[in-house]
Amino acid sequence: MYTRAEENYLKCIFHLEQEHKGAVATNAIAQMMHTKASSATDMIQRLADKELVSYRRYKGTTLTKAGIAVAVAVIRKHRLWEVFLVEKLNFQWDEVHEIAEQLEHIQSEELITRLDKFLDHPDYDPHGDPIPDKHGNIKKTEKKVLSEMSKSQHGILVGVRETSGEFLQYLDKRNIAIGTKIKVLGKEFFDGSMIIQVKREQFFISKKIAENLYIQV
Amino acid sequence: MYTRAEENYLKCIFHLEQEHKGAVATNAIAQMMHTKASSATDMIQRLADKELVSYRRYKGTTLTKAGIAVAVAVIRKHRLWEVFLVEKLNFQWDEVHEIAEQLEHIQSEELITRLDKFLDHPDYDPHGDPIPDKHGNIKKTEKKVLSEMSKSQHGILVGVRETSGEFLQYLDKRNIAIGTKIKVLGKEFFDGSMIIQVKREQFFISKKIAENLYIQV
DNA sequence: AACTTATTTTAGATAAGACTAAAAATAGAA
DNA sequence: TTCTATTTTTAGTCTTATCTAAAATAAGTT
Repeated sequence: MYTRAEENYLKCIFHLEQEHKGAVATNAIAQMMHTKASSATDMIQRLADKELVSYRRYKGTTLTKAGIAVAVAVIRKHRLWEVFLVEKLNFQWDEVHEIAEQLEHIQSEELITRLDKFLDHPDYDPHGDPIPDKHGNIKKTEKKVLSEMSKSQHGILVGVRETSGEFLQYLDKRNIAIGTKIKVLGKEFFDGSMIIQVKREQFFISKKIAENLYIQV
Repeated sequence: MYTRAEENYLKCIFHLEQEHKGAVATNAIAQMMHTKASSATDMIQRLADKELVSYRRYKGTTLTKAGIAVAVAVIRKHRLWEVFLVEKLNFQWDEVHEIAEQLEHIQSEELITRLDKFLDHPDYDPHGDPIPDKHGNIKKTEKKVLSEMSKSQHGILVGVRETSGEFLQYLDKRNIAIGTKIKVLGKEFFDGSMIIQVKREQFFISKKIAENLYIQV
């Protein structure tokens, strides 16, 4: 099996590859892993030796089939544990990420099979992210970033990009949760800020917030 | 916090100290940790620097108050997770040890508090071992090793010493579980073997088996 | 094309945790 | 008490994952 660090790097590269499409820069990996570029290079080279990534010096990194399989398996575990923490142990959705970061590395096929069954085969985690099935297939939902929607469009919140406590608590304070209906009342082209309608209330939100909310139109 | 390795050594020293009372030999630790005496010495010295054990060269090791606290916290987590695996995920009692060995190192007070509540504050794990409370207090049960009982005495099985799959499956095959009533029908002084009554059936068991069953008379 | 700047890689160090081989201390036997 | 066997410790090496500082490469500008 793979070490904790290897799994974390693979997961990180997977997420970066999803966002930007194409090879991932060493600096981007280092930044997301809260480490130095030299450390990232080191690990990338070890992963390349194990054929989990393909890598050419100075040209960036992409996951191989094998690398994707490992990353997706870790993501599956992470999201299932998040469901467990929220549904069964009554954690808030902003409290679960750190704990799931640890639980995702527990090694046991059988455990995850049983956990999945215990949770009644959930499709999405508490942040709206799809849970890969045991073969590594991920349902892709056609969702839009709120910041790309235009005036008078509406939809429901199906996911968040950021999972930091601060951001999720910001949403809680405004009664915004997965499933909440959101309508764009106005959009400022200068700074990308918006006025949105949530239930009976209207909010001003910055571009940064809007970029972290996924809407199904 | 402490590393996985440190926690495992502390737990190991705790168990050895319980069994033999008094300072624990380096070799005993190495053997239980499936490592070499030199590695054990190394770790013991690091633990001593952190004042988790008291240690005098060639004289053996004992846990300090701080060391006991860490060990007991890990044991609490291990046993709670075992209950979860058996009660909620329907694992057999012989399948849970390995997984609990991993889960016991997850760092989160809140998680354990909530898990304990979710499981309805269990007092014993699936093998009959008491679960320490959050202050580290362990209920001590007055139990006897079956091999020390004499003819015609009886009692109920409240725990097992061994937790290996082979041993637990041996018991399963004979319908012996925690709570089962057992009576000593005969005892051979030459080799310590016994004839016991379990429900309607009678079994021959070796001394080795008898030494691993805890009975409440 | 040449120069500057930013990114990436290499080289060399460190710490944790393990190992082997050799030295030191203890315990048991004669 | 002295010798031998066993246990324990030390010394030196290895691997993983990290770091800093320096070198190499790529990219952008004039």
